[in-house]
Amino acid sequence: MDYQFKEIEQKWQKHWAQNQTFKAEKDSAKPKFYVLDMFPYPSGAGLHVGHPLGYIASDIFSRYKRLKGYNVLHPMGYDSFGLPAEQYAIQTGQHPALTTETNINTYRTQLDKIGFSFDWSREVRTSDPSYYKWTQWIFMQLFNSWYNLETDKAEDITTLIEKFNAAGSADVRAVCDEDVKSFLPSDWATMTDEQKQEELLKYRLTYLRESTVNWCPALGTVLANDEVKDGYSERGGHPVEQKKMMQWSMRISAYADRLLQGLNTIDWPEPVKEMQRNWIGKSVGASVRFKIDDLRLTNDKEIVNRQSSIAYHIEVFTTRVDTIFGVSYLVLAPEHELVTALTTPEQLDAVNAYIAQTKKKSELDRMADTKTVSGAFTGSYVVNPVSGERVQLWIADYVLAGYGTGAVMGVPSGDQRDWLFATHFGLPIVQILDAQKDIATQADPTKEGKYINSGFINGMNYTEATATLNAWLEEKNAGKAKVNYRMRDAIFGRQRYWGEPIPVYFKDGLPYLVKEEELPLLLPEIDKYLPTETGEPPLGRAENWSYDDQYEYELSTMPGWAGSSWYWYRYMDATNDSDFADKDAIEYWKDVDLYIGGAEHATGHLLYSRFWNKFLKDLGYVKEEEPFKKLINQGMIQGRSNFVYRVVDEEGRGTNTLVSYGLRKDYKTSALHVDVNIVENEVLNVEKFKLFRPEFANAEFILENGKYICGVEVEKMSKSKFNVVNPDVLIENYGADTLRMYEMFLGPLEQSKPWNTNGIEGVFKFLRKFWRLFHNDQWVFHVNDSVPSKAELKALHKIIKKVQDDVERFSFNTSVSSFMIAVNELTELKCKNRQVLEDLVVVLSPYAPHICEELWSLLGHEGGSLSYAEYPKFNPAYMVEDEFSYPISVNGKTRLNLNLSLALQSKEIEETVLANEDVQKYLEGKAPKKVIVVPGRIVNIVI
RNA sequence: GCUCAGAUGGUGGAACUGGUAGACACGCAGGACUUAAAAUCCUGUGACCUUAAAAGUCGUGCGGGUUCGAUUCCCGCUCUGAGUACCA
Repeated sequence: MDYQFKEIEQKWQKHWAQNQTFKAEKDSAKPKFYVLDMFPYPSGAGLHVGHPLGYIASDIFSRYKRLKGYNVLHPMGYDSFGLPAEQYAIQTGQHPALTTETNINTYRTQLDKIGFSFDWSREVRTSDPSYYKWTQWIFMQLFNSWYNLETDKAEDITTLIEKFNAAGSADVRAVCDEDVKSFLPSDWATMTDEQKQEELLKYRLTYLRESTVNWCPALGTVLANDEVKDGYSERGGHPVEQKKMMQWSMRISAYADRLLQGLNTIDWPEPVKEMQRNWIGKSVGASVRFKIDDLRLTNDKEIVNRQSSIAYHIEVFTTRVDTIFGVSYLVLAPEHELVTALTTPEQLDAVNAYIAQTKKKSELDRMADTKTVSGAFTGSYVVNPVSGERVQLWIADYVLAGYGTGAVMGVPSGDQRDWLFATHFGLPIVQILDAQKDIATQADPTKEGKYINSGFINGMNYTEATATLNAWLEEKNAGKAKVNYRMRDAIFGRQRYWGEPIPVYFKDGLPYLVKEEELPLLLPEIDKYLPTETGEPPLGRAENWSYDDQYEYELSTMPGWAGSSWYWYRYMDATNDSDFADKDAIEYWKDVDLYIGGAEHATGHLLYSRFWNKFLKDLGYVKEEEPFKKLINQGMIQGRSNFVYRVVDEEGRGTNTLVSYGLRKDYKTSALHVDVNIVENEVLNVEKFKLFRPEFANAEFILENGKYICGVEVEKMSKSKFNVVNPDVLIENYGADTLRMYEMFLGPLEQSKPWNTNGIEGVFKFLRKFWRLFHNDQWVFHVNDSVPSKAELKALHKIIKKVQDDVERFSFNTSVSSFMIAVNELTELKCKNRQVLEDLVVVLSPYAPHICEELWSLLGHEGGSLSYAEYPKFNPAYMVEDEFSYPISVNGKTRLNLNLSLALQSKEIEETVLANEDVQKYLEGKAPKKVIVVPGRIVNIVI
């Protein structure tokens, strides 16, 4: 029988499903291995060929590890809360749960056809109440926790209350809001419950606070920083503006340093680690307080009221405290709260005009326009704490209200931006290091040399000066060494319907958790999915949406990343009803050994997951500090569009003539997208094209060499560009095994590349050759029990070693090539040997599981599945050759090859080579200066 | 601007610690089998020069360097892609 891939694949997919072949159990006898894919959002469009790339790689790895004797956990599920289903619901009124269900079924059908070895008994869906019950539960744990800097971990809020009872706020060192109160134990005791709750909220790891958020009016919701790209929403590309709102936030900043340090312990691609480092944005420096001079000019009452304990000062953050003697001005962000109070009457008009101008500029313009120097003098002065010098206080939009303290010191000699500002506004430029050069023309940020014009640090170097200043400032209560992070707390609420309800209700304006036994707090049914007329989130439409029939529930839902920040633990024990996962299961599976997914999640999902993991570890629920030991980013598969060229007339109207790619220069043409599925090797199938675009049914085709050649361009894969390649179609034509191997053959897993179906025939041909290897001329299955020849064993063991090495370093494309070589060699040798072919089947099975299972069963292994076989051992004995053909180079140029015994030592090789007649000819009678012999590699003679 | 990744035939790509560059596949050209098609098989295929054949020269983005020997290591540059951006 010829290679009947359809029957074979259906047969074995059914077999695996019925026998639950890939169901993983806790099994302490075997070492565990956890292979995880980033689970998909089930979109309506279904899978295209780019989606399964990572899944195929992880599946090959999983099957390989099973053969190697590991107990492999390889699950799959769906990140099924999300915006598209809700948008669809708004348009059509269809409940997102229905859309999601339909899409999941499509995904499942498509995934099943590829023959993955997923353990579907552990499937999770983030929108399923039995799942989001535990997402809500984790939210509650976060609400009930605070971050204790003494122990450097999260603790239950009760330990904080104990501290308040015992000693008040005095010796509490916590990551908390800036406006926490100082109080004595006696004060705490006399507070009302409401006052206590209000105060505790400032410490909780998830908290409610008024903050500036990214508001997207088109989507009617707030977005996290990582969901905004260049001032537009990542999903949909709608403009985003800044807005103050009461919002749920997660105190991820508490974990900033641990998230940074943890990166050094995990095997992740360097670019992803780098992105996370930049996102966290740690800068080590100092905060310094500049006293406001001459308060008569200001409305000092206002200052006192707003900044009770630090009035009369402006605090700046700097990474170069050593340059402080070079400060010639101070700048506030235009939004800084002290600006109004510190503006003198004379400067009021200028400052107001500047603020108005800043407001008019959109966030985008402000980011794009980095060249123009602008600012306004407030009329006030501040005093440099180290020199006592009086310097001007300005406002400028290059200072961001959201970073540091919203105020910076200007050191023109050391910072180019400050230099430009000072030059533009005629402020002094003071040299502070003797090594600074050319400061009349530009700033010199060097840290070399000794300080000059710098008071008590004159003559010191950078390290000494920094230490001295930090100590001095601290002693004088004018500042201190400080570490600043760019990363902000993560906004946690979304004004959407299709997400996890936040398990909170409000009493007297303060949030309280529902009881744990009341989880899950089910998403209520509503009639429409739009915000209410009064601008409340969709949940405002729900009837009786209140706790105890009197306290209103929170109306926003959780963001998309909530459900995906812990899902790998749910797979460990997916159906548990009393815990998010059983303690023993977590103890056994521990963490993810290999995680495969796209790099686009670098600062979103992958950071939030690490955060929640560390939090769960602090509370003792999980074992490992980091969730994903090794990460591989599969490359993006781009679309590859084909074009036909329509001749246009003088007025630019399209004619009924299409010209082939190579001849289009002779005409005036316009390019039209053409469905890539009717183009093969850039040759258009004209008949199919006429069906695809009936308006060209009678068109004239100008051909070259009898063919219509299409143009090519790389674009995003999308329906409108007719460049979507559906895996189902390829499976229909070539089978899943061919698709799997071709996706791997296309190139290195981690490299982005356009999809191109052109080479798939080669892989299909290979599988047919492989199939034929087991058959005679009449297509009858035929193997024999002869003694394998040395050549056969060599071909086999070469591929055993190669595939093993390749899989371990995730180089799947090179092993596909090696399989082709091995099969060609064995075909040439007319190998029908059972022993050799059996091992070959096992080695190939992770890549092409269906055909291998079929052959395995034809080889007489009834009932069992290949998955429980052992990976064949590589035996170097078969690889050893008696002779090696040494390339002989003279002065680096290869001249000839000589067969020499591998047993020879370097010295003997040298003697034999030099004695050779042909070699002598190339030496032209000269004596060799030097002979380099690398045994088993090369001989190079230098003359 | 900064950070990271990359650049190899007509195409996708290979070359693992510096050791015969272009494996493997696609495409193309020619041939065998066939009434024909499909399928299969064989031969050739980096460029240049030359030939009956052989041999030779150049060649891994560009310019240098280290080395007996560099796609691989070092320095400088160009281009492409990704991320990030007045971050003090």
